[in-house]
Amino acid sequence: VSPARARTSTEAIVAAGRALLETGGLDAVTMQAVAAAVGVRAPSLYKRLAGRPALIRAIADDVATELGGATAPALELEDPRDAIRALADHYRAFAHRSPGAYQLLFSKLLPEANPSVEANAAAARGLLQLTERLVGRERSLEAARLLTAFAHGFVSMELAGAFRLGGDVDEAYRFGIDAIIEGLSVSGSQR
Amino acid sequence: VSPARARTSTEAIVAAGRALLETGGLDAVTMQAVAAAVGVRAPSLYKRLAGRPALIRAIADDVATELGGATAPALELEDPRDAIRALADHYRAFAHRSPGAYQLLFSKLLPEANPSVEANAAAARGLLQLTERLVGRERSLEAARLLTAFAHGFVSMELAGAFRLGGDVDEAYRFGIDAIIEGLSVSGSQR
DNA sequence: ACCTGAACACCGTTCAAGT
DNA sequence: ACCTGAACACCGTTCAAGT
Repeated sequence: VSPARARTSTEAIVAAGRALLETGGLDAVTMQAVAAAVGVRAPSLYKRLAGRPALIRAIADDVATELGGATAPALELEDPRDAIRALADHYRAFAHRSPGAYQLLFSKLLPEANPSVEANAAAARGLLQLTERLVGRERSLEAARLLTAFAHGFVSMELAGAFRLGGDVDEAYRFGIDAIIEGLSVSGSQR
Repeated sequence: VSPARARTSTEAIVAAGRALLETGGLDAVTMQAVAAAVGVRAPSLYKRLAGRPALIRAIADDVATELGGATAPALELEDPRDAIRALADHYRAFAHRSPGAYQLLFSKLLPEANPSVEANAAAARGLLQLTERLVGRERSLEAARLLTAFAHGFVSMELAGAFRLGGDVDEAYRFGIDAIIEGLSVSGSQR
């Protein structure tokens, strides 16, 4: 007999899921829609993924890896202030490029330890080295949390359409990053 | 004949929805579960709400109003720095008290103009008055966006379990707010 | 005037049957 | 070894029929 040959792949499934996520939101990434997008029937997806939660998780991991890659180059800059500014810009640019993917990253996923913790830890390590040069080791973790909280909060509110009072949003972001760097420099020089 | 008398109310429905949201997340607030919680069958809910999206929206408005009430008192403090610190603390405390409700506020809801824009605008106005006293009118909007982005970002990452590197999270929040106030004061004195 | 069961179109998931 | 249709339990929503 001739056993059925694979007609799709995990990569194709994840890519199709991400495409649906961007066009129609998380609700649109149904097993049936993803299956149709890769030219197969829904039950066949279960050969490669445990179910819809596993698919969402796989998409999130894919996104996390890409975000890490998009921000990593900024860590190489000499001046920590420049590096932080570049990091913030690339971070926000990624969110604009893939808003659905970005929002997925911070949706309350299963609280299990996800593989993307690895990528996150790597990115966090890079940022921590930057903040350490800015405020010293003792305050570097708090400083990194301040920066990430601002960047994530700003981008997330922006994507949710929360900035409805006019004004230049690009400038507000830049202003925020600069004010934080300023505030951190003062904290750093205080000790 | 005896026409059927109302066996529930919109308020009860919204309250039941919020309770389900906190216990089981947004997925748990199904029309059937909410109906069961108020002692009725799912189709009866359509007498008071247009459908599930309208129910979610009603819950979100309820949450927004409550959040506004919880933070408003802080705006009365004399010193703008104290007021900002108190505002930030009450904001975060609300998110800890009602994590499901808080996360709903920033879920991508329908982008329609929602009634909570009113409440938001009121809260924004109060914060803008504070930041104006700190950095002047020209930069007050940017400063307000910096503060809200940080507070939301911090709380949202916290609720998502994103702070996995140890350290004192309460202290990191306080550190962030203080550093921002510091940075804003420098910006303010520069002009 | 409100409530209900029945029905419809969808969903995720399982599984026996095909190749 | 992978794919499929059929089936199951669940959704949200509609609507005619009850009181």
